[in-house]
Amino acid sequence: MHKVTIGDVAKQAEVSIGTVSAVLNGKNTVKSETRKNVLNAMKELNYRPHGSARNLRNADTYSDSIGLLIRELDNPFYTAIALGVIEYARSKGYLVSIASSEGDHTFEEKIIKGFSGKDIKGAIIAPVLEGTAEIEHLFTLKMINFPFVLLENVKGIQANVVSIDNIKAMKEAIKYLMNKGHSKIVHFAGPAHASHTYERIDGFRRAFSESHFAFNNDMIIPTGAHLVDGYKKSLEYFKGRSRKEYPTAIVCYNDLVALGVISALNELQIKIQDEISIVGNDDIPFSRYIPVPLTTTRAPMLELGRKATEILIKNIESPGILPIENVVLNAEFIVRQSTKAVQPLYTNTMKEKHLALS
Amino acid sequence: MHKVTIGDVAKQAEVSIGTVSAVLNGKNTVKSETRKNVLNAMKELNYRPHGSARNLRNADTYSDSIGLLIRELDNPFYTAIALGVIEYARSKGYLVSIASSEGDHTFEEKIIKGFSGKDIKGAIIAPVLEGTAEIEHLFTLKMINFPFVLLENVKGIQANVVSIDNIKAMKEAIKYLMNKGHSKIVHFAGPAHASHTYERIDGFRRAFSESHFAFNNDMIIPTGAHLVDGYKKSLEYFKGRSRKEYPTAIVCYNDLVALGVISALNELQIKIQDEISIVGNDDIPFSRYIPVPLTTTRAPMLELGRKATEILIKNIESPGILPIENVVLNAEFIVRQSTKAVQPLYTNTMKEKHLALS
DNA sequence: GAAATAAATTATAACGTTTTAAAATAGATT
DNA sequence: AATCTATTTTAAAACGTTATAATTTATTTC
Repeated sequence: MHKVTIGDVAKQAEVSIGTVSAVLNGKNTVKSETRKNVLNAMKELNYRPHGSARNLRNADTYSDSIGLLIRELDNPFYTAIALGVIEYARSKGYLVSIASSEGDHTFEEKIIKGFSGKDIKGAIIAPVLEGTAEIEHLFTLKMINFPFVLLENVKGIQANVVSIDNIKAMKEAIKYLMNKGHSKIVHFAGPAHASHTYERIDGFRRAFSESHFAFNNDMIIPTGAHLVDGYKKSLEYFKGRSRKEYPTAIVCYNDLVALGVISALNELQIKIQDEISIVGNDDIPFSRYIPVPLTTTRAPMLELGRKATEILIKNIESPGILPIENVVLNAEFIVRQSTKAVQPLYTNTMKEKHLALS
Repeated sequence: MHKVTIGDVAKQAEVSIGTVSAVLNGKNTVKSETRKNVLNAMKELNYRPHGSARNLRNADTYSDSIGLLIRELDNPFYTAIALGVIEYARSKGYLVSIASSEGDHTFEEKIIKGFSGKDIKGAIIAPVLEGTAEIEHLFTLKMINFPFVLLENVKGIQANVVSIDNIKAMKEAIKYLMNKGHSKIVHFAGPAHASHTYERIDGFRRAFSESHFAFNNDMIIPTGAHLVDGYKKSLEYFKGRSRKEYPTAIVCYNDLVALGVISALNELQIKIQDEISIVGNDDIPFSRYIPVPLTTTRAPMLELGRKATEILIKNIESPGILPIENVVLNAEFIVRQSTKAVQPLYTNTMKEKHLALS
């Protein structure tokens, strides 16, 4: 059962290949009767033109496309980046083709290989980190001079990277909490396959090592990247603890997890803000619209998408190979209502004094 | 400045085209010294293989892909559908290439045209409705027997459609509210470019015409599809009204809008449930995790994505043209805490009696 | 150091399409 | 009915690649 080609249609309709092609391309040089015959033949044979063959012949018929490979489709962090990519790409006349690896390394590899076969001019990639990162497919891209930009650093490969300074952002968040009197802080950490996870843990540690509080491994609680992860982990975490053992603040991997934690705390009747402060990361759109708006770290996601696209398109359109760029964007700490200073039990009077003075 | 081809590389490296191709494909038949020369030549010329040409030559090297065209990337409704598509496609060995029209008809057209040039085997499309729908591009797809499945009905075209019975779902929601004593119900309606908008309005109307309450155009309040839309429209809506004029229930276009409404009501200190009942549509993951979990209509989004993909792949793999399918999935009404029966002022005693009887 | 074998390279056909210039057909004009 | 013009159709080249079979070059074996 071989693929039906334009030649088969021509034979069936008893015309030449050229005529079929003319019909296919809506040329007005073909007699309406022949057109009808050709159209019929196409239907009968269920003929589907070979996209690559067309594309090979007339290169500049379609808009150019770039690829965007993200890790999770149902994470507003990535869709916001995608929006930035689409916006900028569009302004330069490019379409965007999005794929999601859903955290699966093998799948990621297939997708990246696929880019080459699809007339995609370059790609923006949020890579999945797999143990001792097998990054062979990225090397393949380099060999064929396929332009790409990574959304996080990958050890062992020299490439364009646009990323967020997660360490700094996390440090700032923790220090803010410490200044508000928090010391019993825990971190509901992200998934193993993302570099953000390690960077945020790192920031957490560093904030402690630069303070007079001691860091301790129990403060890091592996959780995940999704709402349910935060929700489930919270139920589990608080089940085994008495109120005295509660942390005064939970800093979450991202806003999604924070939202899940908040939901669980509501259920457990633990008061956000008064009993426990919650901090997120990313500042997804939801976070400011919940009843106790979330204190979080705003990752400039649109900007990240735009910048990555800018670099990518510059590389696509350059005749020569450009020097590698490494752009680090800063997050902004946004204080909303989910955090509050710790009330030291013994200082009701002190506090009043303090207020009187200020 | 012509495109550099494998021939240019061959010339530069002083070898034959075949050798360059061998290097490109990682064949082990080439001496390591020649390989090095070829690699150098590729770098110097910034040679990038022509994807379509490769693809034309060896058709089955890469995984097949299907396209998914959605309307809004930052809407969990669509990303949930996408997840269903990805899951099913993957199980059949297909990759998914997602694009978003962001509600722009011209953009949509470009994307669809792009599918043909990208060796994409078929597509699932949530079309943008534009006035008197110019659906020429869909006809073009039909001409070339390009398999596709629509996610909503489009007037004037015969095609595979997998959709949700929005009218029925909406009717059920309104009737539920009426049974709970609500009659002052308003609908915060969706954007002009989506058929869901009209279907849901229709369901709203029908529920009224089948009841003893009178429908009235003021009940339909054009709002949008996003969180901010619901938020802003609520502020505006309630600003001009006294408490007596408040509706007893707001039924929203989707959960996103409902979440925005809830946020605004919180701000305005209007009590969800006690003062005003809120109903969403879609049941996105967030909706059950908010402090007053949302009563909504659960659209089977994963199922929708899976089913559409199943039909699509069947069509892609069929040698002949298959009969058109039209699948309508039912939504499920989910009662959570954002709705409550209206307490008739004059019936405190009646109610007690009633309770006593039951 | 010639013959036999192994390794590396090359020339060429093919993939399915569009475009061009040339050929065939139809229609008009005398 | 022959010529001229306008309309349709066609044959063949090209797009950039890979695979195959044939050729050249290098290495081994006696």
